[in-house]
Amino acid sequence: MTDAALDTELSDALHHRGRRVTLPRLMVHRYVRRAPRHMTAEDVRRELPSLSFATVYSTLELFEDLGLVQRVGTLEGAAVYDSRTEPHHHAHCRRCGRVVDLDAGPASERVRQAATAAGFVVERAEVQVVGLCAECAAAAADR
Amino acid sequence: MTDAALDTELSDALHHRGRRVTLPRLMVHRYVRRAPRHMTAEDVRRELPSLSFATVYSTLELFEDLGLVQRVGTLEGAAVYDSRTEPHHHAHCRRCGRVVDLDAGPASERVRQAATAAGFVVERAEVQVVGLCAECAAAAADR
DNA sequence: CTGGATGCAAACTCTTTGCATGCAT
DNA sequence: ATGCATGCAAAGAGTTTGCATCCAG
Repeated sequence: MTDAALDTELSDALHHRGRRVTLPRLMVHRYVRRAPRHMTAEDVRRELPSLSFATVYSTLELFEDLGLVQRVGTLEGAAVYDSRTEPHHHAHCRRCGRVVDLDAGPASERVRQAATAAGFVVERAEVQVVGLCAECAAAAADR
Repeated sequence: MTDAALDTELSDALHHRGRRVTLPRLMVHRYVRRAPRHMTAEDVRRELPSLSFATVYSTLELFEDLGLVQRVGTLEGAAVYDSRTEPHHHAHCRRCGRVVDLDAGPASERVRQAATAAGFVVERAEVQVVGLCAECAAAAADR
């Protein structure tokens, strides 16, 4: 997809919400939509060093509201943002914080219902696998 | 369960791993096993002010290795520890960080398998619901 | 023009670490 | 006796905030 096409998509989404179209937002959007899917605020900053962290964080938060990225909960280290928007699952390494995508059927509908019953406005329901990645498991076995 | 019985359980687990039995560990253990299930390091410290944060964190990490608590990934704010050890699910409020338990069937076995295929040593697989809690949803609607 | 967006730097929160002391084994 | 565990305080990582400036609408 061309920059222009991406820019148009973002502009439309921003206008629709009454937010302004700015160069930093367009730049972050191009990166987010094309980057390897998992990224931290620091990854964005590294790629776009002209932006301040303040702008990076506020832009990612805005994009989260627009549904362009998900902030993936983190067990360790920096928050991971995911620009893959279809439902999918994640495995988290408890030691190093690595996050890996997993594909499989949708998460239990019953859990969704239970959350709704608890008063939650559910935005997504995914399986979170927690454990040790291959590397960290090997390191742990050494001890 | 009496303090003595809890203490014995912890002592056994520690001896089995060749770790020392200390008063701070016994105190944290009593709290963790009896407290409302979700707690932060600060909750533990508030209850046991004689302990340093260093000790609280290292004890919770030890207990995580012993399988006595799970560190629940957080979308916002401080890490939440959960002393409920049977498999269950969580709803996370993306705004305020609140974590709520959800009961429902087990998470998809296929996801577990996918994680194993990706090299992970799986310790648990739960559904993570992300959204806004009733309060935060109401607050968001105001704007 | 006007208020939302940005950059900068400082502040803040949560967690970890270094080091000297203490205590379980 | 030995070295793991602790407390203290300082450092560290990640994120947020205050404020002056800038620029999109």
